[in-house]
Amino acid sequence: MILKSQVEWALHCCAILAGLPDGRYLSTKALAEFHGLPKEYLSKALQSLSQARLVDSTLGPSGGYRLSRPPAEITFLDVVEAVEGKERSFVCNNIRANNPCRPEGYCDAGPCAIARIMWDADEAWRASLRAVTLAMLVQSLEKDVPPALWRESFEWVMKRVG
Amino acid sequence: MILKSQVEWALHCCAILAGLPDGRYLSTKALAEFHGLPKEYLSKALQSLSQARLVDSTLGPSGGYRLSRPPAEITFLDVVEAVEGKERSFVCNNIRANNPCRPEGYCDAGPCAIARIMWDADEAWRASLRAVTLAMLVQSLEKDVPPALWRESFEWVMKRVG
DNA sequence: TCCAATACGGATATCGTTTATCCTTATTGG
DNA sequence: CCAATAAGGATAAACGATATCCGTATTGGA
Ligand code: SF4
Ligand code: SF4
Repeated sequence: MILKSQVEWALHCCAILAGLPDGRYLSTKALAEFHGLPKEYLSKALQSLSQARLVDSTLGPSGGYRLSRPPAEITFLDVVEAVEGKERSFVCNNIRANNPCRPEGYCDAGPCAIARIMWDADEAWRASLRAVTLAMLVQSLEKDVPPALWRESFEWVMKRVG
Repeated sequence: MILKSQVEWALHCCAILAGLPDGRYLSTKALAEFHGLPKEYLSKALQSLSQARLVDSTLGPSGGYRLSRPPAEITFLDVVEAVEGKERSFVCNNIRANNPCRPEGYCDAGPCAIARIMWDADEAWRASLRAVTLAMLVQSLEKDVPPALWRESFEWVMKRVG
């Protein structure tokens, strides 16, 4: 049970987009180059963010992506679910329906204890991700990253914004 | 990011084993038949439980599996990790190492904020699973399952224990 | 007006994991 | 000694993740 690498890519891209000046766009090409990722495939992750309405996009030269809301209003869960899907990690295959002792039509009775417990854990995971916003991420990153690198990265990006 | 169906299988099997009289064994064949699962493949899941020391096994006719500890001392997390592995769901591919602005050797500086946040969520998931024991599962199931089916299933199993 | 750069989406190929089956070996109760 | 079992290796099918390619529509700038 491993998250796709697109999750990491999307989070990194959102961190960059969260640092952009208001209203500016950054292209897939710049994001791919900055992270050393295959442009065409990263594009799929960004399209997922776009379909989830987390980012706006424009076409044409100087086109690209920007966050559709303030970073404080986008959570990790929003991003993760955009690329990974909203399905729960535990899927119930209803194997109790194969119980040789069961009466006919018994298994219509809703999810059992096993499913409920697994889904509770899934919800705990989601709650944890829901509690962190992109604004908080940028704050943390700014503390981690050496000031010189932080500044140079910002300038690198600013040379390429639309 | 979907858990393997072996997780569900293993949990169901543990629920059965938790209801066995002290010291009795139940075979893969019986467990597979009860749940309508392919015997050979279910066997792999049970072997995982065995390697994780959650169950004991014996060979020969009337051989099979039993819990190696009281149900109150085996958690959902034990079972899930036995078949799914202990690796965290978010793997960091260190893409910040590709940052064109980074100084040489920068990325040795440990996990960044993104990884920490994702790993915190993973730990919240594990903590939730760690809080539920097989004893609690059996209690819940006994409430859910109609008494007649519960009794018949128990008798079905008892006809096959070693 | 035209061109180049871009987002978007469909088609396809590659790769690894999950799922599943088969077979051999060692062990053990009857 | 025999039959039933756990254990584990080898292998294949099915599926999803990864990755690339191309065609279309849109748009800013020359
Ligand atoms: S509902 Fe519960 S008992 Fe039924 S198949 Fe799903 S996990 Fe198993
Ligand atoms: S440590 Fe953080 S910044 Fe570096 S690659 Fe992993 S997730 Fe990305």
